[in-house]
Amino acid sequence: MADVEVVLPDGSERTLPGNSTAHDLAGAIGSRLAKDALAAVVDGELTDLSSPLPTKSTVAIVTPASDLGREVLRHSTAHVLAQAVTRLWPGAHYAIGPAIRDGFYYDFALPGDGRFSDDDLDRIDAEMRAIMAEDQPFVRSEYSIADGLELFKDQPFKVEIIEAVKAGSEDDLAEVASASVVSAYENTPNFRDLCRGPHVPSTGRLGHFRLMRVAGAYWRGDEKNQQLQRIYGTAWESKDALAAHLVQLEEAERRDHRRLGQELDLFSFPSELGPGLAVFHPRGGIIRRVMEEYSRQRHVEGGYEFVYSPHITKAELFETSGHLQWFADGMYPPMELDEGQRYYLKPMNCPFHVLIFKARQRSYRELPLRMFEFGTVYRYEKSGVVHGLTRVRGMTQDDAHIFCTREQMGEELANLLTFVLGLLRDFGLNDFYLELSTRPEGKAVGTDAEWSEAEATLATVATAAGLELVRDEGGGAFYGPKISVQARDAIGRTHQMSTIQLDFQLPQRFEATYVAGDNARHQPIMIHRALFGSVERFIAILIEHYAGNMPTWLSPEQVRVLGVRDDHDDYAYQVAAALKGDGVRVAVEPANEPLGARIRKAKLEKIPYIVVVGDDDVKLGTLGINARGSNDPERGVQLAAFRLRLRDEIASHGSPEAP
RNA sequence: GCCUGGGUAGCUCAGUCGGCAGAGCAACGCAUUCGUAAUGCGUAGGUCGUGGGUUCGAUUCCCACCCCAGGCUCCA
Repeated sequence: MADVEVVLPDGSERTLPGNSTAHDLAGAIGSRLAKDALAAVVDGELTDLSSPLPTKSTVAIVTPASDLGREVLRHSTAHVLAQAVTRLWPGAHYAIGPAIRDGFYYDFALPGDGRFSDDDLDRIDAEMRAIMAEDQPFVRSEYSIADGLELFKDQPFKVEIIEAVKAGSEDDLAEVASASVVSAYENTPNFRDLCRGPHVPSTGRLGHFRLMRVAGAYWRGDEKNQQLQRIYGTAWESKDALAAHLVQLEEAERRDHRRLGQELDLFSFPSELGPGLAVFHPRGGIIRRVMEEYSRQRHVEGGYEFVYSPHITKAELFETSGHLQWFADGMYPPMELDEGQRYYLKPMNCPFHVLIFKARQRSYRELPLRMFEFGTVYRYEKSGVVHGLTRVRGMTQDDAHIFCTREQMGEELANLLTFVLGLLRDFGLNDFYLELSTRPEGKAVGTDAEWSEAEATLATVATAAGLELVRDEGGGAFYGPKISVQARDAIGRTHQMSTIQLDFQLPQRFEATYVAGDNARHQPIMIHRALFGSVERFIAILIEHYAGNMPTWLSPEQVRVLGVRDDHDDYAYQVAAALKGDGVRVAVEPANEPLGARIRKAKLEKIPYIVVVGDDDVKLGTLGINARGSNDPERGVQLAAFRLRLRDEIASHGSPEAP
């Protein structure tokens, strides 16, 4: 048998006896690596450790504490989950169970249309740990299509996958070795699963996992199909990594805008109003007002004109725009008035802006014409999808529509992107990438040529911006492609922020035209764009980004002044009056409670600056400053110096925490 | 819309295997006057999500609905 030669990731080469496996290779490199190894990447293909190596190959050993390693162990943990469920529910059908970000899931159909309850998770968890204690090997076998069908004849979902592969489905190839070879992994004589692999060598290599929750999920992600019972879990390479992940989940929960909105008295969702309909309390109202005022100012500077439109309109408008045709399900049902005239709450602002464009004849000299509106729209979101301020049924978009010529389009888009990123940075978001969403199959209107041109223009502008660009094939709106700006927040989550959409359709549908230099009528290009997306959602993202510690310019209350004793209260009010004269949002809490208690209260309210004044300060005209995020109060600060500091910090959109 | 879990005081939650509803915090009152994350005492606060049903009696059991959370699907 010929020797096998391998090249390792560091470029070094090794020779092993014929028929050596990746596991043998790991052993040859070091006993520690052999013990850690979970799988291997052979010539770019992820494979089992036990698979024989070809005579010449490039091999990387996959260890647990790597992205690939975690993916393998999560996938294997999903198999153990399926085995545990089939042990506890004989006759259960198992569908698919992939690794996902941070964990895995598996979908089941239980006998008698049974359902998992939360309590079942504990039983399943215990069964999984028993399977891991048994240290069952994952043994790979390959079969013909026919044998595969026979092998899985009691598992209808597996049969369906094999049949689909046989029929040429590309999507299902992930589940098997190839279009003609069915691969399966056997753990015990009683459990095998259709799977491309690879898997960890044996179940004993797993164990740092936790089952998280039960959910319903449609077979193949289609709501017309049977709904399966899905179990989600998380799995990691070590006890510490699992613990760290659970801590991170707690951190995310601590930042949850719904919780902070309650704690900081910013907004609420009175059940009297209905799902997805928020009210902003005075404190949340300040954040919102300051945001909106700043946005308006920037839009004035950016050459936008301000328009206003009503919340309700006759059906005709949305028939013309095409929204009723495509999104009637997502609109509030109409009210009938005036002998059958149907009126709708508006789900979009764009048609109104087109009508403003059309209100008189337009000249090319007016273009680009940029119309801005904080437009409140209503969308009848399905009951299961509303979520805090991020997915609501009534929301206000910072919406604008730019009408320009085809020639102006490129430059306008480029400027727009600069404008968007600048505004987002002003709110403290700094880490961006762009996503280009292209033509949605089967849903799009317009010609291929128009779509290609629009997509190409957007791609050029996006590339020129110098940010990472990912393509979202088929993710565009029905009337045009879009660029969306994705922002990463303080704990690394990404949020879709601004969207910029090109639209050749609406001007056509509404027959909007301008007169050009050639004295002929031309159709303008329309650019839809919202920078915050919705004001509500943007506030939610900022709250979570800052964990409620809003930068000073956005804080509902910027300074709280506390006298040490009640005979310092007069001075406290004087200090507050001086700050208020500077436009600072300041309050005094009189000394009815011990100082420590009042400090604590202000800290919990995440107020940027707590000013404490006592005997020394009254005598010398100074302040004690306890800044948010600091455990080290400053004493004897001059009032004038503090006023300057506040002025600068507010103007620069800074925070007390910033260095 | 579908699956799972939930809704008890302003908030966070305990409790009732069907028999007068509980705590902490917050609120209010009185006292306390204090230099950087909880001063003390007292008072008040509830149709136990809503509506039906079973029962001598329902917050508890049953049914329907509303709302919330986590998923699925959807997101102009």
